[in-house]
Amino acid sequence: MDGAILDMRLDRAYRDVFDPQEAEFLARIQGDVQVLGPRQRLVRANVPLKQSFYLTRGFIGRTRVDRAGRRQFLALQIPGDYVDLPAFVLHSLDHDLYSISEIAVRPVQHTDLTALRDSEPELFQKLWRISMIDAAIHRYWIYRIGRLSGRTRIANFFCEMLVRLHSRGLGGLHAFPLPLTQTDVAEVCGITAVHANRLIAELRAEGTCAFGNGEVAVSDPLALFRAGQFTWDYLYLPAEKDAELRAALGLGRGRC
Amino acid sequence: MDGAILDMRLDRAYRDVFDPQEAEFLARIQGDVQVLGPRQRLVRANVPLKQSFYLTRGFIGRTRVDRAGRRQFLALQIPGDYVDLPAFVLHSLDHDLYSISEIAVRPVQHTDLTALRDSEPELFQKLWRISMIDAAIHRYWIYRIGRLSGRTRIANFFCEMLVRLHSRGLGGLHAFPLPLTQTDVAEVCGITAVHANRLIAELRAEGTCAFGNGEVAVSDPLALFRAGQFTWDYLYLPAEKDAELRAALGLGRGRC
DNA sequence: CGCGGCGTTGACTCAACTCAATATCGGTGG
DNA sequence: CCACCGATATTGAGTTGAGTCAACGCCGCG
Repeated sequence: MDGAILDMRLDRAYRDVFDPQEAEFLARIQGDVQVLGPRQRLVRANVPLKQSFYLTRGFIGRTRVDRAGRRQFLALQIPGDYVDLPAFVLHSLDHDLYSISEIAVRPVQHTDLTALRDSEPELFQKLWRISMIDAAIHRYWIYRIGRLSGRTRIANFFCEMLVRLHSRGLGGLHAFPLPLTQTDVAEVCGITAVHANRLIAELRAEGTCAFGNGEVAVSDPLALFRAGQFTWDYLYLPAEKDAELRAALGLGRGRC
Repeated sequence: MDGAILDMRLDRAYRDVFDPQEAEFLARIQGDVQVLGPRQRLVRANVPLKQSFYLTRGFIGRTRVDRAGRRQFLALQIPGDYVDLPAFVLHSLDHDLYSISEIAVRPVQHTDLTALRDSEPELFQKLWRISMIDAAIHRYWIYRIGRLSGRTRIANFFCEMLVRLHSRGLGGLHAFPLPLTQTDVAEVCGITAVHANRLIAELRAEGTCAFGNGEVAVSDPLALFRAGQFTWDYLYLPAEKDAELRAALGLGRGRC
């Protein structure tokens, strides 16, 4: 059953990026689905890798730990992400990958990617592009943590998840899944868990959004975007997705 | 004269990444050197781009500005960096590029990169790799800003610059060029300029490092690394460069 | 000479951290 | 069925790192 759902997702997620033939090509080099429980290490730093993954279900986090053992999330991957394309060109990673919820992944052998490089250069370049969008998200996280206040950071992060999930058809504008703990959110936003708890309570009290039970509820998405000072230019959504989102939010041509 | 120096740098910087033939290939598609004064915008966000740049001299910063006009540096590019490979696959950028010091760049037409994709797939993949090392640096910046204290952040940032410049032969272990103002450092580290000033003064007072006049002086590099809780695993130095650095620092096989 | 950019310092405020206790809840074993 | 546990969420009180506002010094440059 899993397989069927997941392939649908593949199609939907990238319909605008890959043409059907390319999607077929990619699906063919993906191995069988592997399921992993929550909070498991998927990839360990500094270990040579021979495969990358396509994430079909669940969330994966990239993390780095400081000397005192405090953890920072470096990125969050959602279903439909090609996790770990970096590993293909870098050979090993400098950080760990952990499942957050239960996940399902499909491995992609690096040798197959190399073959694809030579036979389908254009498709190969599209994979590069995907990895560069991840890099753009990294840069935005730097901005978020470096310049926004705690409250704004959290709201902003929720906005990113809303848009990314929505653009894959994995969440609505008024509610979307986010299987993280408050501690995880804190480690994404670079604040302490206690402080995150208070800020999340604030956001809930003022009706901006409610986070709990692995889900975010948003009564007024636009208000959330305002609270988070959010714009999604850095996500490089395909034009149609962008227009669709703007329309759904009741936005015109102007900036958010 | 510029030309001669710059080509030498090209050779030195990537001797271990590109073989002579590849370096020749890359040099051939680079256009003539263009010089730009300090504090100029090189690339503006959201404008379609037809070329990327190879940076031969000076520093370039990627920046994003918040609603209140406060700026955050997202990345810093040093001589020998291929700036803006992201632009090749993303077509336009979500942030601005500014020269910091006076810079010299050599443009690379995207059409030439596309041609290279089809004729030299292996070399093409190496360019991808370079862009993924930049992404690894992004991730480390997230960690730095998210988890380290102000003081540690600044020391850590100096460490990164030391290692990156040293590995290109552009700086020593006890002194290296860093043509930034204190305000720039603050905007890299996600703190205010006033606070950065105090922390830099602290680091100077305790003899960890002295920053001024576009240069960082370091009496004891290892002490600086300790103060910054720095490791350079994320820079993916070629094995020889890594060994060379460890030897110069008097480190054995173990971790920093 | 005066201006502007940069660095420095002081005094005050506040956001965020720390430490600690308590609450909630699903699961588990007796 | 209930006691207990671990993980997560919540709250309080006190501390501190970092921000804010403002003034001043330095210096290169027109």
